[in-house]
Amino acid sequence: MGKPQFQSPRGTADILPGAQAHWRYFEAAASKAAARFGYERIDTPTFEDARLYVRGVGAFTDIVEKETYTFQDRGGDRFTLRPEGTAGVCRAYLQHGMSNLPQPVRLFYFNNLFRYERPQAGRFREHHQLGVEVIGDSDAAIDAEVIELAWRLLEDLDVGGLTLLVNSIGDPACRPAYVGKLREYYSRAEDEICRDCRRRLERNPLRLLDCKEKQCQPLIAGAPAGADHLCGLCLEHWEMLLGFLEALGLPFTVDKRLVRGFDYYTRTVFEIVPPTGGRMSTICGGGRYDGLIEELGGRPTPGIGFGMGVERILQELRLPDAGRAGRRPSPKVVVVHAGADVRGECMRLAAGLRADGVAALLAPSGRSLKSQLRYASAVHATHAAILGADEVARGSASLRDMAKSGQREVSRDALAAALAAWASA
RNA sequence: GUGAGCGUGGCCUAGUGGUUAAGGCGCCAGGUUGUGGCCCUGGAGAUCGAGGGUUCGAAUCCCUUCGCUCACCCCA
Repeated sequence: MGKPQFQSPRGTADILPGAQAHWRYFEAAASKAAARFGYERIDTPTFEDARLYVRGVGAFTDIVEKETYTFQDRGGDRFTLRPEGTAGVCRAYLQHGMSNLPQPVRLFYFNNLFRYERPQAGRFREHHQLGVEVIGDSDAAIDAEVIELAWRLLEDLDVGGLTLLVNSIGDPACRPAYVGKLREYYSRAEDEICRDCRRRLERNPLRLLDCKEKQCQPLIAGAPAGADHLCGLCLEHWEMLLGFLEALGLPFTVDKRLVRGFDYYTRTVFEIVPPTGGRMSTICGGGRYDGLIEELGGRPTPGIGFGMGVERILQELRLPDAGRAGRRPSPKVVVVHAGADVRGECMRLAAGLRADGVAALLAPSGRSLKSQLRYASAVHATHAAILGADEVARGSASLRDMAKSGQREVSRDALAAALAAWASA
């Protein structure tokens, strides 16, 4: 055989039945936390007009520039598989006139995201995020709320040892001046920095602070910090946020070199990182994007949100024991046929059980009784319902309790009731 | 895009130049008459990722290629 002819595309993964419980556990916890904060779920399309992601000159990031899956459909239109969730939600906000709803609008979603990157630990070409967005309120209290939501969810999930990093990167009023200072600072030392940083100096100066090269570290340490060069309004916002975070008792750390990959972010940026791995394995990243809605053609509207990487969370999670004792599982019946001629009756029996809300499946046909029972225990059935000519004649079934190895003949009308009694015993 | 490591049946692994590639898990069957989980026996399943080369002879050495993994980069 060798390698199978087809494999899942590079950087993608199947979520197999055995992992589903973990995913659903996260989704349930996230949905509950979001609901507790008054957020409503939204789902947007997997692909969007390519132009949604390649806005405004100078606003190009690496991701939209070269990490995007873009294609032309048969009608000649260009679409992009969403590389992030915010733009689609903002598009929906505008398209459906959500500015006429009570503001702010609080939304959350589970998305699969696509980026053409080289796969690596914790990095995939298709990955999943919990996304949260609040649109229509610029108050720092909302920033605090969004950060709190992320943090409380992580608490609920009992992910230990996390660090919450926050920073402010200013807004169009103060950032240019700050970036100018940063450029000036760096240009004096241009020959001391790495090649990437020389490029960043030109195209994306804020990212200079994010460089991991050893040679750049001394320079970063002495670099002017954005949070120290905020304009009056940004400074006020920033100080209010810090006050709110303290009031909430969130253990935040100000990280003045924290920046964002997307350019529409303003003011608040934050990130939650696990104990090991540092920023490269960020579990949750977000920030304010007061310029985005306007960039998409709407009236100036503030927004803030975060993305939480499901794969990365799951890796950090100590998952609750699936086999915790105590609670009795709901009944699961395997219908076993003794003789090929009763298979039709077996089907009717299974159908009847399902109609009564009981999980029922047929044992593989054409196997010996022994083999069918072996199957029943292999799939963790709680019961086997055995049907042979005798039972059919009497309108009954032999109901076997797999755990107890005992069985008794039960009239077919009484089966569901017997199983219900077993479940509540 | 750059660099490194690895590729043996569904999964894990043995085998580092020499007869029909070995074992464990899993799967299927049987262990007498309509009965599971343990145990026993048997069976199916691999041209050793692919292609080429060296050699009398290669899963084992060399080259190429594909794939996977890790790191850089970037991010969730």
